[in-house]
Amino acid sequence: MSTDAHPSRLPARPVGRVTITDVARAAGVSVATVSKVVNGRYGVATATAQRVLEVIADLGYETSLVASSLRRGRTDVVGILLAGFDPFATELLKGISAEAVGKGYELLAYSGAISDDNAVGWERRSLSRLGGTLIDGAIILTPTVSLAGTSVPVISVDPHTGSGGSHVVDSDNVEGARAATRHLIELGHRRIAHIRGRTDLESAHRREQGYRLSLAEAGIPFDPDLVRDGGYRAAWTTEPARELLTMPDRPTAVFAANDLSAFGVIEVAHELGMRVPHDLSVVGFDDIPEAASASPRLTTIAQPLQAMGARAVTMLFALLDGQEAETHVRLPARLVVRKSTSPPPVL
Amino acid sequence: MSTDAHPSRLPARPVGRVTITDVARAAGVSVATVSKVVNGRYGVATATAQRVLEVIADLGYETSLVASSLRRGRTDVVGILLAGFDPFATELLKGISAEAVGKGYELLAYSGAISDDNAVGWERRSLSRLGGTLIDGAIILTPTVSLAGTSVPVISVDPHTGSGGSHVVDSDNVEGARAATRHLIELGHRRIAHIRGRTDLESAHRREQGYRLSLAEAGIPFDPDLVRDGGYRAAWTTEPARELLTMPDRPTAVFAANDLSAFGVIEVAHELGMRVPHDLSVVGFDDIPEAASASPRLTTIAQPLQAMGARAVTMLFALLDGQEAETHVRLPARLVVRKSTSPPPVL
DNA sequence: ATGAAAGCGCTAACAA
DNA sequence: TTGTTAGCGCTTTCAT
Repeated sequence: MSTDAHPSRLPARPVGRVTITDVARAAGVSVATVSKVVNGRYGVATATAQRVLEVIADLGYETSLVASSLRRGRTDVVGILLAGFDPFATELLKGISAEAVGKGYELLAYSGAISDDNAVGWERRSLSRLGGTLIDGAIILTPTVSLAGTSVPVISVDPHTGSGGSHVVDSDNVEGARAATRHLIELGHRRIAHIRGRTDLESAHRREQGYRLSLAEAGIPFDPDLVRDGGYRAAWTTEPARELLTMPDRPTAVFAANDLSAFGVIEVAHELGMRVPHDLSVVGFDDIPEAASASPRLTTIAQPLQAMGARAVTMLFALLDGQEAETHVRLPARLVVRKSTSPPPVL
Repeated sequence: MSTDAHPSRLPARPVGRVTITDVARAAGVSVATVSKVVNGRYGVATATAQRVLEVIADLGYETSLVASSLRRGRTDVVGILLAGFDPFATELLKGISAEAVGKGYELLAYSGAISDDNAVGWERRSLSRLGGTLIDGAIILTPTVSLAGTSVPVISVDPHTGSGGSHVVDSDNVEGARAATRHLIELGHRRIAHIRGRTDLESAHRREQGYRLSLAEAGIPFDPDLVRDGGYRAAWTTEPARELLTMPDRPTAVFAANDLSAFGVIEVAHELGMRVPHDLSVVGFDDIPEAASASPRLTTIAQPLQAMGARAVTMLFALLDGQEAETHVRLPARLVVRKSTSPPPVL
């Protein structure tokens, strides 16, 4: 009801959400008036505003993001669309979050239900479901399809399609892969295998390209038999790694397209009784936090994930602000030498 | 795209979100029919459904989460409410995400705009803004206020208030802190300082309690001068750490209430020309991924963050499913000895 | 200064 | 089998 006997205590609020109607009723005004007070519009008597504010505090009312976003254009919320909260995504999130703090936007990281039938195109779906209503703009992590003609500004981080019409942040995959392979070559390896990433991703191609480039530079002939698909996942790497490590004249080193598949390779190597790096050198890519604590600690290529996230928000905010933003930002990737690489065994 | 001067994009552009009305018009049916098709309701002629489906595919229509959630009760989306995407939160997210996959729910991690005036009570605000409309239930990370009487099921992870009426997942902070302090004592330290966590958080009290307990067990008198507030943040730790390390008869070891403040302590120690662990031993708490790669690698208490996240979702799904769920799940924390602790220097 | 009413995109009764 | 209608909670004209 409108009067509570114990104003200092939490009042008996209506069951469920407190709506603007509840507030209006309790304050004895119309919902329009409450809305004006909440949004600081002019045309409300000070006394009325005062009373409404009290009721709001009393009832613990907060305007519903959903309802207001449906009515308003803006929400001051930016979405980060991702396929799941994996180490790659969470590192990016850290950078995004740190950069976004205090800029007046709220962050909403959204992971649609991933199942087999929406495994591809999740980003379009998520964007359609949220864009234009819930979020003012979006940062999409590793989109696999083109994002042309979206209803809100979009920044793609490490996208499959080159630029795909949207603004892009990525790191220099070719150079990174080249550095990784060169490191192995400089250690003395000649038979260097490569576990590919998801072949539908641009980054996977670029990493393979860097691998080949480095081989060519060292005059090592490319052997297609030493290249397998690992899909950027530890589990999918198991089989190809086993094939690679049990073949005659097996490779002495593996450049895996990302850290997760590098872990997969190391696991298989251990299963087969090999020691890393003594019997097999392994280089990853990404430098997720787990890479530093793995056993052995993983030599890998560090993508500046947090910096990439930070750049992405900066660009998005600029866009939302009606300003220009760079179309493509490419940050350098660098080799981090740890304990999973060493000179090849003397066979 | 030439008129950026006008921020108002009110006019209905032909290019923008595709709504159910667009689909209905294009298919020559009513919006109700489209809705039925989209939601697989009975009572639509096969031919009509076919045509509508085609138009939907053509236009790339997806139902708006916002609009449908406003109308429907359920959204099949669970919210993870957090103050920011810090290492603690992202580890939990990994566990949550891994456990939630394939369960038919979508995940929405929400970080409200953090500013000074809403620094406290953000969780209530976020919950009010999203609950009852956008999300079916919520997992709240480190809530600092009581969450009684919410409109949706809530699981609190590592909350300030004991149980606060809601379901809780946390780790054994007392035992963890006790193990940390005991480790230092066993190494031979006697003057062991403690950097407190945020004193408004339950976990901070429990960690101090474990510290005192361990001291008492070893017969070491408690010295209030050796306890300072660090607020769980590296920056806030700088001053108290400096005081501690420059005092006469300085401590030879510090048990910091979390890894972030342990880093703060180490930084100050380095500034003062001390080597860790040679001149000063430091133990943290949490075992965020950064702890393993820090220099020196940090001895700390590992909270099973991912497992905690996984348990939280499991409990929430049970609740949403109308089942019972444990009221309080407490997971064990364990000591991880790395390189930031050693016997005290011989003074 | 205030409130009535329209409508954002959608779903669910109910009619036709 | 279809369309009409009435809201979900909110903001925003436009009257009063």
